[in-house]
Amino acid sequence: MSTKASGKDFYEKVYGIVAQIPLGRVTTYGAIARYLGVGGSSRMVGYALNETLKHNGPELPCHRVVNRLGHLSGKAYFGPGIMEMLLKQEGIHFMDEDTVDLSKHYWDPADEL
DNA sequence: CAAGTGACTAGTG
DNA sequence: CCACTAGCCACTT
Repeated sequence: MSTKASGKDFYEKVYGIVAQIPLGRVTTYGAIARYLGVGGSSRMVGYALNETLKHNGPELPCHRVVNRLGHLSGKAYFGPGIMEMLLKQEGIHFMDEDTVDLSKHYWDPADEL
């Protein structure tokens, strides 16, 4: 058993959680970071998603990850209107053009366990 | 190796 | 919710 986690391991954990987000649900960067034990590293979560998005493409449902206000922070990285389209197809309710209703669709990684 | 950057968050006003 | 400040950590230059 390794006593310390390498930086690359952090990315793998993020992928594992994002891949388990139920359809029609969304979560936040902070929730993922906190679940990994690094609440302050919420920035690294978005960084990891950008890497997998460029490397593996839309293989992971990274469009289900938004910021704490439900705002589509990464919509620009998917393409013009792509992120909103994907979420709407999954039944996500939008409060604004770029904002989802977290009170209805918020999901926490710890909720699965 | 220091400084800059970023798909964030919490606190304050 | 907006504006600003501080903390956070991996990656780039």
